[in-house]
Amino acid sequence: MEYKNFLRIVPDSRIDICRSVYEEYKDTIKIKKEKTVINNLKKIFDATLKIGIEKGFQAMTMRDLSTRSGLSMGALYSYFSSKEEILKVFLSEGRRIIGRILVELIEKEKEPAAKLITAVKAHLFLTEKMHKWFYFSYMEAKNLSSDERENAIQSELYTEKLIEDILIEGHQKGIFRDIDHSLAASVIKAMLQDWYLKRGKYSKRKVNVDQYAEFIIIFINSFYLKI
Amino acid sequence: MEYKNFLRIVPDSRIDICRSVYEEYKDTIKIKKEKTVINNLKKIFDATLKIGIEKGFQAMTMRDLSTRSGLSMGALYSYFSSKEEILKVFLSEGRRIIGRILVELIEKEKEPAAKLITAVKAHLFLTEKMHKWFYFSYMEAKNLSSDERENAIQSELYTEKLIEDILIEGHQKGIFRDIDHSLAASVIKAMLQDWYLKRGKYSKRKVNVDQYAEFIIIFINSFYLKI
DNA sequence: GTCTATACACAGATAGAC
DNA sequence: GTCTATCTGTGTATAGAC
Repeated sequence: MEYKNFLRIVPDSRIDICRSVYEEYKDTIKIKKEKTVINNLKKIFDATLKIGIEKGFQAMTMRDLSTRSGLSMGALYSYFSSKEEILKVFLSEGRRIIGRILVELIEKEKEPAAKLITAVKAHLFLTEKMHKWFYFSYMEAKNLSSDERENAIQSELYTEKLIEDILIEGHQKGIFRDIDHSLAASVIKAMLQDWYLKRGKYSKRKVNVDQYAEFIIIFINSFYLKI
Repeated sequence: MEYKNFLRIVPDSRIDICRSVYEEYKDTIKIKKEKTVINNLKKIFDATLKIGIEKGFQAMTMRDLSTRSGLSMGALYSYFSSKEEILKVFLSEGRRIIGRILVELIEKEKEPAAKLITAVKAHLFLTEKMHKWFYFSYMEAKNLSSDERENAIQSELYTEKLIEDILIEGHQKGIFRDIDHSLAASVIKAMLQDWYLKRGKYSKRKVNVDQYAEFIIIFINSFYLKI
C-alpha cells in the first residue's frame, strides 16, 4: 500500500475528534446546539495546534487562542473550563481515534511478515496525515497532569506492544530470528517516531513517506528475517 | 569499551560548562570573583536542569529558580540579564563541550567499522552521563530565539554528518554496503536519541547502556556490513 | 450563544539597603 | 556580592450586557 491509497481509506480525523469530543463532553459544554459546538471545537483545536507548534502550549495565551480561533475569551470558556482542559481533551481524544485505526489496519493481515509491514506503514501514514497532532502530542505530553500523563505513556507502550507481539508471533512461526523482541520493538518505534519528530529535515532532503517506509522495512527485515 | 571505562576518560562536564561560561561571559556577569561565579553558576544550572525537567523551562519561574538554587532573585540577575539568557547560555555551552568530546573520541579510530562502533558508544555514553542535560536540551530547543534554535539544529545535523561520513568512508573502502547513507545516518541517530528520550522506559526494563549499545551495533551491522 | 470589560494573581525585572 | 521590597505588565478566568 502507498500513502495515497491510505488516504482514501481513512476518514478525516480532524472532524472525528470534534464529534467524539462533543459526544463525550456534551454535559459540561455550556453550548447546546451540536452543529455550533462541532464547528467551534474545530476552530479551537485548529488554532491550538497551530499556536502550540509555533511556540508551545504553555506559551500560548488564551488571548492568542481567542484571536486565532476567532472566538472571544468568554466563548472559549463556555466550551472548556480551563486552558489545561483543552490540552487534556485534545490529546486524549486524539489518542483514542489513532489507537482504533491502528488496530483495525493490523488486524486485517494474517501473516506476521505482512503484519509487520502494515504496522510500520500504518504508523508512518497516520503520523504523516496528522503530523502536527503527533508532534504536538509528543512535545506537550509532559505538561499534562500526572494521571493524564500516565495515560499518554500507556498509549505509547500499547503501540510498542503491538509491534512486539508481531515479532514474537513471527518468531514462533519460524519466520523471524530469535532476538530480544522488546528491545527490537522499542528501536523500531524510535525510527517510526523520527518521521514526525524530524519532519522538516526529511522534507528538505526530498524524502517522502513512501520512501521512508520502504527504507525502514528493508532495515528491519535485514535484521529480522531469516534468509 | 564499556561505560565504566568511558567515565574514567571523560572529565566532569558539569563544572566544565560553568568554567567555560565564566570565561566567555566575564564581561557581562556583574560578579567578578571567579570562584564565586563558578560556584553560583553551578547552583543555577543544577537547579535549572532539575526544575526544567520537572515542569519545563517555560513553567519555571525565576522565584522557583531562586528558591531551588539558594540565590535571591537579585543575585540571579547579576549573573544573567534575563530568564531567556540562562537557557541560551546553558544550551549553547553544553553543545560546545559535547561536540568537542565526540569528535576527539571518533578521531582516535582509523578503520570505518571501528569508527562506527565508537561513534555509537560515544554518543550513548555521553547521553547517559549527561542524560538530564540532553533531555532538557531536546525538549527546550524549540523555545530558543530563532538564531539560537538554528544553532541547535546545526549542531544536531553535525552529529548526523559525523555518522554519515563514516558510512560513506566504509562504503568507499568496500566494507559497508551501498545504501542511502544520509537516510541510514538519520535513523541511526533516531535510535541513539531514543536512549535519552525514553531513559525511564529502559530503566524499568533493566536494560543498561552497555546492553543497549551492543544491541544497536548488531542491528546496524546486520544491515550495513558486507558478509 | 457570544461579546466586552474587568478582577485578581503572579510573572519578570530592578532599585537600593546592607 | 547578596538581599528584600516593589514596580509594572500580562496571564487566566469570570460577570454581566447584548
